[in-house]
Amino acid sequence: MNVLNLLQRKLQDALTGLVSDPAVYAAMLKPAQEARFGDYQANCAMPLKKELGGDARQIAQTIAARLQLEDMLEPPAIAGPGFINLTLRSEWLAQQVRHMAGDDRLGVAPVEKPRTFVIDFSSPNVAKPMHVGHLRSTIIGDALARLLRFLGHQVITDNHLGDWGTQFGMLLYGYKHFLDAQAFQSDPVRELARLYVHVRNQIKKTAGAQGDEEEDPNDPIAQAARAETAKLHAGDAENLRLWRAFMPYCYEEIERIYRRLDVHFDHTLGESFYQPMLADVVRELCQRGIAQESEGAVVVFFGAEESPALIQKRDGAYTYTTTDLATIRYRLQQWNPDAILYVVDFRQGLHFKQLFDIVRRWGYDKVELKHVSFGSVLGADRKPIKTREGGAIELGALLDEAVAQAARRYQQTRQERIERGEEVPELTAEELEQIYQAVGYGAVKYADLSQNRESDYVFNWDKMLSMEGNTATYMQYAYVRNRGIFRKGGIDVLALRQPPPPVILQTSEERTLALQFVRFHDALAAAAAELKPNLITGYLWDLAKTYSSFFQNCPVLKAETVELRQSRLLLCDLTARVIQRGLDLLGIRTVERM
RNA sequence: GUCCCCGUAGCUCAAUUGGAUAGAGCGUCGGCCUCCGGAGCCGAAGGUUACAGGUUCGAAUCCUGUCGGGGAUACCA
Repeated sequence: MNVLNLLQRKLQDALTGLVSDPAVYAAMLKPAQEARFGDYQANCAMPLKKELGGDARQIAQTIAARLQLEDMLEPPAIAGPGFINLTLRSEWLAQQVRHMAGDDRLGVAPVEKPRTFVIDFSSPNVAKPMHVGHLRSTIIGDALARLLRFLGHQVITDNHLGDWGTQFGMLLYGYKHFLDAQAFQSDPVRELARLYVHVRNQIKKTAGAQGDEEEDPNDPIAQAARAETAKLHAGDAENLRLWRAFMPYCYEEIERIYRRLDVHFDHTLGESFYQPMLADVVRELCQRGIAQESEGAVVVFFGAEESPALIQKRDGAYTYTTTDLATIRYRLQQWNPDAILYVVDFRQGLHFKQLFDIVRRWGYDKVELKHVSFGSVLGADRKPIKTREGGAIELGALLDEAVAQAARRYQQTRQERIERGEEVPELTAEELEQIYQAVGYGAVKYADLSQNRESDYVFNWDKMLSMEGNTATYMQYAYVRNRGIFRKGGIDVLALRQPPPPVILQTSEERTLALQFVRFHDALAAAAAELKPNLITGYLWDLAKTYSSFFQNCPVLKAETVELRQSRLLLCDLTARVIQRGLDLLGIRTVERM
């Protein structure tokens, strides 16, 4: 039940025959900002003054009178300059809650017209260990995949690994000149990471004097590294052999992280996979007159002002633009998606703008291409954390710390409960590990997902591991306490759900909770439309707070009547299920105890 | 130089895309454990939404300018 949609359709019906473009004005119906303004508000009367003339409040009256209230709505109220405030009838709300309780999907029907999405996310350079900078793409992309799938879309996830670019040239150069054989023997991944950083630093030292520090392209090491890349791309036997030797280690390292994060890909087709197709892409773009030779390279121009995009460098090596073009063609041929989403750092905005432009000129104009951009992770100094500066925190270490922190917190709480005289069950080592991981990884994911992806954010170790306030832990804890009620009361939840008991909405807490339930679908729809997981966390936070308030004021097991107790148990159960489902869509697990 | 993004409470962030008195968390201060788990609840203080104009019924949001920060910009990805 998508309540917002339903109301907008009602409003549109009321506007039809009254105004020229009912759909536009119907869309101006929103959830009310404050409870005293009702549940939803229609804001279309004021702007309609232009078309209809006269007083906005009068227009609001006219529209309100045309609304089919049926059994859904109380009589509308006109307020302020001409807001139409709508309140759902509590009986209707109660019915909806019962319906949700009897539905595995919690009232969220699959979309009528499923689309096929390819989601390109995470995509780390595998030549170096993953760090906090990779977290956003990985976690946001995974959450979007889960969300779109749940809504009924077909989703294909593809990890477009950076396994063929310049960084491998640096690695090859580093391997040949600076290798610590013993270190490579004992920890190949770490040694490869060291070589990468080392080579980059070598280049930086000789960097030019023109203002900002940049890697000097004429630096001999930079040239040598580029030459290694070019040799690799040209099929040089030695470089290919080394590349093949490196890959399993690189792969193993990132897989370890993905397993911990519970992130899985349908496909992992890295840049190297497309390497055989690149020459053909360049040839085709040249033939069609889209690309041309310039200064020894092959480029695509966009206009007099804008810099061109290189698709083949002077030394013959291809660029990531070329690879991305081949990738798009492959994906279209293979999967015929309606949309391809790129969950990538905002700094690549120009790249994607140019890339999409080329794709259109190439003739692929049906597929929707979208750069789902996100802001930088900043250091405490508000400057982007950059790997080269060595300031980045490795993802593995971050996750270790998160789990350790969760364990500390669990033990501390457990001790407090014992001192309080509560009965605390003995959990097995395995159960404890499950709790530590759910809480620890949940904290890290939630800290990232709860922020609007478009804004930068300051990386803060404590905040990311925090388990108070608007965090995954708060949500998991609300769930645990909720389940505690059922344990304590010896309630069979499955029996409670079918058929669901009548729902009684007497107190304001109960009604607010019910209203929050029926907004679940709205929240998911909004999150999917904007591709913003923080709209889900925001919803869950409101739900959990509403539930806490309900929990505080409305006794459940000790409710005055059997009917009220059954009704409140159902509200509890539904809260738990919505929280669990909501967290699941974010890739965060719930536990029964913590 | 050109283009893009950003500037909101002490700190970190929201604000349903132009709606009503700009909201949360953390931190600070004050309450709540004979009551379904205190990782909690209730309350208080804290704001000229960087600044100056403009657009209209209405602006944190749109337009112009200024200041400040970040990013991109032909051979990194």
